[in-house]
Amino acid sequence: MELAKAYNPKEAESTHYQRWESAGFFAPEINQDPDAKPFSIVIPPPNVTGSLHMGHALQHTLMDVLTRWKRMQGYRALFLPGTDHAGISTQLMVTRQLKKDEGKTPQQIGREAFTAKVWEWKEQFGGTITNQMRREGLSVDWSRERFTMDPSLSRAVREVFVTLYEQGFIYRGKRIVNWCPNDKTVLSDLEVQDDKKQGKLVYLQYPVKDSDRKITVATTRPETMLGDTAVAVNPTDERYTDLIGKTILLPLTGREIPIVADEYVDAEFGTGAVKITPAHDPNDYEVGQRHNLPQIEVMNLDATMNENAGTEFKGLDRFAARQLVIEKFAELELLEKEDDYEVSLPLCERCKTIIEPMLSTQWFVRMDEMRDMALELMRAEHSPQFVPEVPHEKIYTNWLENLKDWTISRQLWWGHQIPAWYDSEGKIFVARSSSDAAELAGTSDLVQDEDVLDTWFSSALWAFSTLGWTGEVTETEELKTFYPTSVLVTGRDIIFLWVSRMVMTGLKFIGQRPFYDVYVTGTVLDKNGQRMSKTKGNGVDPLDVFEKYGVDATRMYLSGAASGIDIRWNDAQIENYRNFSNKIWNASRFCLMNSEGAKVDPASLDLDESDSIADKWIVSRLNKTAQGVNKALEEYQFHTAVRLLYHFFWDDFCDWYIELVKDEIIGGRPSVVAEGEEPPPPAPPTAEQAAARTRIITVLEQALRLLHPFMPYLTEELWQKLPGVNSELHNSAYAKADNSVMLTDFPHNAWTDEKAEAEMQSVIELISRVRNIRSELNIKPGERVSVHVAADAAIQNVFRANEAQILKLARAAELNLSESLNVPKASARAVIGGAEVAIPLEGLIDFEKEAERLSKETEKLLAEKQKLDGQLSNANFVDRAPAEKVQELRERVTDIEQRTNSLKQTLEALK
RNA sequence: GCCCACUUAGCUCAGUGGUAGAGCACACGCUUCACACGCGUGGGGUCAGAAGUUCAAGUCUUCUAGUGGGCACCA
Repeated sequence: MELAKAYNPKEAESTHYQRWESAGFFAPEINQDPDAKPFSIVIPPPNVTGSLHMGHALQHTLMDVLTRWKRMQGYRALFLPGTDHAGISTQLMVTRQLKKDEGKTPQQIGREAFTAKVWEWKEQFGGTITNQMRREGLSVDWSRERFTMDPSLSRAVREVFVTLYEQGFIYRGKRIVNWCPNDKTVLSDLEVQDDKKQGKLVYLQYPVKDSDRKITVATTRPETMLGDTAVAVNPTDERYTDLIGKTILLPLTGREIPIVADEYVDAEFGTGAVKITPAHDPNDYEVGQRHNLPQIEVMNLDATMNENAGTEFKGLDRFAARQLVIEKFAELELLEKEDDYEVSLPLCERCKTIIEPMLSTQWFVRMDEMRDMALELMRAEHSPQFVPEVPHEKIYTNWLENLKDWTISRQLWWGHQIPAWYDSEGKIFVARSSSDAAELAGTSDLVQDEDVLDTWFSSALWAFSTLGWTGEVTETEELKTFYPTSVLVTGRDIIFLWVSRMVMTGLKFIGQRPFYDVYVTGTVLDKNGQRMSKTKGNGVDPLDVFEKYGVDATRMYLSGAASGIDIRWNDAQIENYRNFSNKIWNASRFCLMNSEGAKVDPASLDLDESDSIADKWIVSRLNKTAQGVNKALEEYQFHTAVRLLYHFFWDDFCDWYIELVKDEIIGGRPSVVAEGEEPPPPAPPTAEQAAARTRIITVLEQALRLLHPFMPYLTEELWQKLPGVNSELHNSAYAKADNSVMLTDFPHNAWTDEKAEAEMQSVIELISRVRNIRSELNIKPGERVSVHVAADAAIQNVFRANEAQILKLARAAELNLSESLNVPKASARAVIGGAEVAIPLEGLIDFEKEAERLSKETEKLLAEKQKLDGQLSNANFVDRAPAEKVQELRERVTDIEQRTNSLKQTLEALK
């Protein structure tokens, strides 16, 4: 069989996925072992109308690597896909489109028509992200795909809401909330981001009633003074003690407000006097509560001023009002000064509008009980296990400890409408359905709450709502098998928004944690270390990368970079894995070109003493690699697994094993024929040759299995081409399934051979030394040298057994093995572990160069010896270090002495 | 303000108290019949700085500097 000369990822990427999916390989049901242990991952559901970014690609790759690996180990593996309705962002997107297409606002077409439009939009574009997930090669079970607004998931949402309400954890109340005047909805604290900006600190003077005195307050939001209902000072602040209890004549409003004393005020900051606006500032709200101050709302929901602000201000935007307040104070000569000041502004995470703190009636969840459950789980069982543990466990714990109530209502139309109904008197009935509510109320003359729930409310239930839990149905086979899930893979930005809330709802409603481990990925940054973002336009589109380098190379790169810290984008590195893909392809191509008489046969790797050193060596290396990969993946050390695979395949298998056995494998094939001449047919392979071909192709097959979780397409493409592959190579759980590398048994053989590895190391070292001498002394590639080696009998035997390979790879004409060297003076020399090497050079090189080379090497060795001598002459070291360590150093010194002596002799001889 | 992480070759990064590593880049050589997306060889390090613990520190502790992140405050 002849393969193309270079790997073309597109071919493989266009065929295998469909077959895997339609053959049912992704569904846990493919596993026929009734005792199989479960392994499950639920995907962090991406926005249904979103598209794939590099952060997804990273997380998805890692989840798929784990799933494919566990599946091959015989676990009943489930990787559950789905999408999130993403309330605000989806509604914004459709609103924008509606404006563009029809020039209308959602309000103009009404709630029903609008939500219908969003569903339409979802049907139209919801496939984008899932198609991209297919392209990534994700082995997710599409038959279990979920959407957060599926009927059963919506039932789960209502059930949780009603239960929490009935138990008193959900309540409705008027509080200061984060209000986005642009999106016209409330936001939770987590959806607000801080931004530092250069602004002004404005000092306003308030006259004290029945006095000449004025009290100066500083503010960054002067317009809120229209809603001031007090001025507060610190009770211990002597500057103001006599004013406490007095009254302020609030300019521009004609209102009289008290001066109150409150610990909240920091006497050191500003003027030590603070204007108090309970309706428009969270801290002032608290102060207001303590002093029974009235709450005067001076703004509308769009952040324009309302009638309470006075006729001059009514209708003005908050920033225009701010300017006008300043002007008016200046006119009244009550404007003391304006200082430049760095203000931190709360911004809406979505639209970047400045958040206005407002008094508003909303729904809240009291988190105390659920928080304590989550903290107790961490305290008692150290769960979930964060990877990396530092710093995430501490951040998670601290956040929980300081958790406040969660604002869950949103003034949107897209989402789960709050299951609360009001009668004509405004009485609230919370129920699972409108008919239940009607029954509760004794009337069907009810109006449902207009608001919907925070998107993260339904996401919080994802780990069990996707497995069939609805509240009515609380025990399903799916839940029993796959809950708790094995691991959650996600980014650090949603540890609070999502991870913690899943833990809390899971404990509360299922009585068990939702997952054992949480693997937190780093952030993918651009090549300058900047966060990738749409607005900056510095994002790298995964699809472009797939197109350019292939999906497998990208997956390999992302896995290889995943050590828990941020990943700075590096094209050169992906190119490297593209090259690696090609290397795998070509190594396979070589094996297949010489596969006549061979077939994949795991028994061919059961070796004994009689087998060659090279064979024992490569199988030992293979098994160690498999063990290392398994261990690395157990510990989520993806980059370690990648490194092991890369070096095993490229260095051990390609650079050495293929080269060592090449002649044996190829033998019998006609050598190059003159142009125009017909090549004679190849001779049929001998039994030994067929065995060698079987062995190399079996090692290759094992390597493809190890690589499969990372490089699914390439490995399947090649595996299918190997002679003799069949379902007998599958893990026994998949014995009856159609052939696929993704169902083979993941290698885990324990057999190793340290002796063979050491012997092979000697051969490699000998060849490398000879090559080094050739290269340093500019010996032409065509020159065949004689290699003389002095060594003990055991090493001689090793070299003798590999003579043909040594001659070929060192480009030598002859190999002379003896107890001691007997070579012309004009020879290049080197010392390797346990052996001396010499190459007679008469007529090949100039001696000056060789002298230089030898001096350089001697210097290197002497520098090392000096260090070692220093250590060994330290009595403390000899006394206290482990005896074997001391012995090791002594041996090393002896070795260096031998080498330097030998090199000195050679140098002398050259003179 | 509090807490955390990071700082290793020109670049991007691994590194488990015991001889400092990879890929790329660089230099030299190679149409060696799987692969130039390749093969061979080589140069390149005060492991941010300082102090400490230890027989021994890139690795553990403390401090300093720089970079990044989280939390709080922000009248």
